[in-house]
Amino acid sequence: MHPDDFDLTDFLPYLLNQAAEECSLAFQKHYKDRYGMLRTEWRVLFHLGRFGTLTAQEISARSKMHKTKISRAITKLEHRRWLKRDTDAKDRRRELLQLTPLGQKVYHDLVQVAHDHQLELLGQFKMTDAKALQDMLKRLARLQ
Amino acid sequence: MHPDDFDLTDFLPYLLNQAAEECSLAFQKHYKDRYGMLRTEWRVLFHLGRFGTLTAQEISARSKMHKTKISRAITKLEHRRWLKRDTDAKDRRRELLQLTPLGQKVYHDLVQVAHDHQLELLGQFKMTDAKALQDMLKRLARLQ
DNA sequence: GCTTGTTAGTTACAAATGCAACAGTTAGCG
DNA sequence: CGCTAACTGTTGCATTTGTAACTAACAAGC
Repeated sequence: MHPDDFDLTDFLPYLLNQAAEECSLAFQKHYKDRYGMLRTEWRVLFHLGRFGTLTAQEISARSKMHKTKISRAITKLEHRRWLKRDTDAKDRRRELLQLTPLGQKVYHDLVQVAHDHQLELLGQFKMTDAKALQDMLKRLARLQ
Repeated sequence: MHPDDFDLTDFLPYLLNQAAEECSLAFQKHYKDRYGMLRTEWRVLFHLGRFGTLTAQEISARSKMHKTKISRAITKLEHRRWLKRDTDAKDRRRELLQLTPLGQKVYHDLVQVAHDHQLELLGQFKMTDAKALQDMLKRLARLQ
């Protein structure tokens, strides 16, 4: 292949990064400005809000984020009293994490924002196209 | 909206990040292991390889990367003698950047890898779906 | 020509990240 | 039981990043 035939702006990893960056930005404003959170932190919050009690390891497996990032996010969320941890009695290495009522409040608030943001992003496409996009992204992310 | 109805794994910013991460990883191995480059560096390399002579500012506008990242990437690429810079005679603030023959060699090598990687990623979809995916991503990234 | 404001690019510092080493716990197996 | 290997989560350190301040060069208006 002749290199002039290669269009950088069609290159999927590049395109995905650009789109991800663009789409994350507007939403980032909400959790950053309103709650001073980092991306890692809202992701942990969202996992716990959506799936209930999880260990750090399980969050890592689901989100594919590195365990050190998760460990630090958990510490921060704990200091804000948005989650609490209990050592698993059956396996004292594991820590069972779950949101406090306060953490759930924040979660509910941000879910609402996320939902609205999602509608806006996907609103520019036909319903079937939007669904197809999500499916393809899931396959690319090896989530299904 | 009830928060239980919100599925994190359908949330576009999250999904895009996951897919971007997954798709970038395999390609990253090539420029990282073979050339010890960072993501920012191959992006600058790719822009110069694809579009010829550019200034840092133009690369920033095209890629939406922050100018400090670009400045540092340029310094690294320059030290490896993959690009050279010349002050624009008409505006001595601007620096005209272009790849050296050596830099072009690296670019051509990586373009080939990128192209193969792209085929593999999109091969799992029907041609028309792949095209639709790229179009939607471009719109989300506000590239068109 | 001078002042003021803007732009291109760099640098300093603080914050976030990745990697490797670590402690503590459990599991497997002789 | 006693030993080694594997696993969960944390920490230290080097690297990367983001923000803001900075220098140098140009542009516009007077």
